[in-house]
Amino acid sequence: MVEGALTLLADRLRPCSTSCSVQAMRHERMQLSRRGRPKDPVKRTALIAAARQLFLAKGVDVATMEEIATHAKVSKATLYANFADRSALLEAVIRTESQRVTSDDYPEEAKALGLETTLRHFGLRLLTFLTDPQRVEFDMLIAGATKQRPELARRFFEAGPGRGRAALVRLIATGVRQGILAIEDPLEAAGDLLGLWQGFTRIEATFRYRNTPGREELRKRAARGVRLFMRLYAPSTPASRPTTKRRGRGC
Amino acid sequence: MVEGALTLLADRLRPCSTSCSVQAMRHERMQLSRRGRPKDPVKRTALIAAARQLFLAKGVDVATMEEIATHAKVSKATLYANFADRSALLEAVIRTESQRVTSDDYPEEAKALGLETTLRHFGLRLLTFLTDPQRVEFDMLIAGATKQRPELARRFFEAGPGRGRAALVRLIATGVRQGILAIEDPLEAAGDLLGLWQGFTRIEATFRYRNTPGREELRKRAARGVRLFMRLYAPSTPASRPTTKRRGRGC
DNA sequence: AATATAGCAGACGAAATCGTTCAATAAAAG
DNA sequence: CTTTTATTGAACGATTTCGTCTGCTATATT
Repeated sequence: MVEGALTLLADRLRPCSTSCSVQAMRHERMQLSRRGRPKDPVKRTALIAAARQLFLAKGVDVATMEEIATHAKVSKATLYANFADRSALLEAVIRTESQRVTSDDYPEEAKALGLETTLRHFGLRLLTFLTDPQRVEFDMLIAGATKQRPELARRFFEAGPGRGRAALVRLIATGVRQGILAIEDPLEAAGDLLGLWQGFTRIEATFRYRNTPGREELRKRAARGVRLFMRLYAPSTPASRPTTKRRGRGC
Repeated sequence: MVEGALTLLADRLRPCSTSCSVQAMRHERMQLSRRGRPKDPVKRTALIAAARQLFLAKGVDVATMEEIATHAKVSKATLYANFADRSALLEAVIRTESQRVTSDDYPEEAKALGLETTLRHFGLRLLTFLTDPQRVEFDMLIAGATKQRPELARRFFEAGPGRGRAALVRLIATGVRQGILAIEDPLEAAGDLLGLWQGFTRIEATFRYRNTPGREELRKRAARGVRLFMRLYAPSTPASRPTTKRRGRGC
């Protein structure tokens, strides 16, 4: 996809982040073009949104620039005034998407509601996220764009899945400190939990083999994953299982 | 991707499967075009191979038909003689890929080597399969093509992941019958095992966050997944959990 | 008010690629 | 042999899309 090399400077004149306000634009270092009529940030975001939608719907290389502009109710000239070319637009889309981050501070919730409940919430949120059709398609988009731009993929992973994973690891570590879990390597255990949550659902979603699971089903899956996870890693009566101690990774 | 509607008839005149031999072509019901010079099956497969490679490398919509023909050392006219259009070519690629199936008869192996060992083999094979970079890219390709052709995705799923899953389910069911596993729903349990095998690796592979894991690492993952799975589903003496009974194997 | 830029609509040339066609040759069947 | 089809290379028209540009109005700064 996207033939040419991508410009590292996503934007034309104003390297203005999507969320920047007009005031911010004025006061921050905007040496260029401070004088006349400022660019309308609304149009920019509309363009990104339209591009996102059409990239997803038709594919990055199939969606027409004109189409995108029309869809954003903006002239094509304005599109090109904001983004040098299709690649720049794609990068903006990905960058914007990366900023919609997933997770937050679950450790606090954990203190209030208990680990298991928090994990169930986390799982539900994660599964909802992972099975969201739009999300699935976006993953494809990213993965496709990755061919030309590995570092974009990395950034996306770190902003999205990686961050979720980190949160999960922290959560698990908390449980370990509290003695609720007996785990040697929280990172690996996080993988286990994720896996238990996922099962086949992600693959099924990727290939559209099933319809998107409903909320109730996801809730069940989340709960089930936590149950199994606890069964795996509950600190047992020490006699029967020295489990993760020696066994953890070594084999 | 791939704008037009796709012809269900992938081929132009001769609905000849990729592997068909010249004799087969003559003797099977080939009412059409039995007389003159037969089409060269080699060219056909070369075209599919070239298309596969270029679709993967550049994206389905970016690779040029001319390019593909050249790459296959075939004239463009011949390309169009074999495949009505790009979509037909794509379908042929996917269909061919679907025929490279994964799994076979593991239950037999299970009888010979024992369930756990067989599961480890299965897991290794599956993980190798899932993390193979080419495979990952092909998944993207499929997922992309899915937008226009849901039924192709279904077929692909059933030929690939679905078949693997079915094999795994059978394997687990065998274990249940033998009393090695205490499982109510083998399908769900298969999802668990798959999840334990996967952990984060698939996501990481999708986003190229890590390099493809080496064989040894995959082996460890496979073994670990089986170990955890057995711990989850070993028929326990209700009092404690003697899970670890025969945990020795993995190391 | 003067100035400078944003935004729009539309037209534009340039380039790429599609899928077809043609005449000539190659290979198989009758 | 003749007939029939495949294959080739090249050229073809048609179409699409790109990215630019022009004339005009709108909206901001100074």
